Amino acid sequence: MSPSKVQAAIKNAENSCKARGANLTNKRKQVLYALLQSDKARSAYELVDDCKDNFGETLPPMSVYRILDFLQDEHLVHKLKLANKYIACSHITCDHDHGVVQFLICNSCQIVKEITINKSTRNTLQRDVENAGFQLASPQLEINCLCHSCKNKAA
Amino acid sequence: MSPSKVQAAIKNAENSCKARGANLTNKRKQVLYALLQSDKARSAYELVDDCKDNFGETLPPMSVYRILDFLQDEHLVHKLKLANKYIACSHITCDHDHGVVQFLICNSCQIVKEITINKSTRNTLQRDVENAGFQLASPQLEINCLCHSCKNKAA
DNA sequence: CAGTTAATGATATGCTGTATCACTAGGATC
DNA sequence: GATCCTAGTGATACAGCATATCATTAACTG
Repeated sequence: MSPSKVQAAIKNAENSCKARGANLTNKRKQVLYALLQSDKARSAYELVDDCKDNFGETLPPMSVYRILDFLQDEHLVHKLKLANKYIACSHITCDHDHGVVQFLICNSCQIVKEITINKSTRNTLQRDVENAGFQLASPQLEINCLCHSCKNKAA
Repeated sequence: MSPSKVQAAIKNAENSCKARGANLTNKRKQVLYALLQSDKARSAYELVDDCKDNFGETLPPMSVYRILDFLQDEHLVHKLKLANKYIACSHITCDHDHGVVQFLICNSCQIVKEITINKSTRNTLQRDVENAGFQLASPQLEINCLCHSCKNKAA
């Protein structure tokens, strides 16, 4: 993502936190920055390194986890449970509707791709889940996949 | 599952291993037994305890992981990546087709429910994934949910 | 300035999983 | 029967992700 877009996203995030009575502190901004600036999902410990590299800030891992919790509460960051990694929510850089975004996560190299799926497919699935007495934890599914290049390597 | 069904499933598993030139040893049977006999997904370390409780067998965790790898290779066991737990494959206790089974996993209490979803929903999803250059890692999706009782507790 | 809350630091520890090397048992071959 | 090989298992160490707990610092409020 371009630097100016990152800055704009952080500015937006700051405003939305303020509107909710939350405080996007410097260190929280640094973590968010690292996530926005990365094109891949990052682990908490990778974010520790990122903050060190980008800002000379040596955050203890515990703090990064707390910050990630905060950012998730503020709907700025999403945790990919299949990969144990974190990504900046796509909506914070862009206001228009992209449809129903789902995550494809490669089992082998853990690259993450976001795709949009048919709304009715998504709704049908949701209905099936609700009929079973469950509810979806997140509007986004994490789908366990093999990416194109890993598929070829395996063959 | 009833004890007789568990025994039958183990017998079937033994035969299918033999047919593939693999060896379902005693310890492998014990781990499989623990999984079949459990109504919930089990972690590797829980299986260590199960084997201790059921057979007085103190398996080192390393061995359980190896045994789980073996059982997965033999398609007897499935790993739920969202929960980091393992379950016996449902097909080994029952031959008839249950349709397209998907796993709903509660984020909070990690109970697992298997549901069948509409085949066309499933096919549409698969096509979307493949259009993105990925392929599904497993015919079963793991879907991150909140179960009914945890949903109520949260409220 | 005192008191309170929010934010962060420091330390220890737990759980899941892998890497590595050693040992054992059982079967094949001679 | 001695030797060799392999499959299975044991033992130990460690890596990565995450949480629990208590201490400390910063910021806000009266």
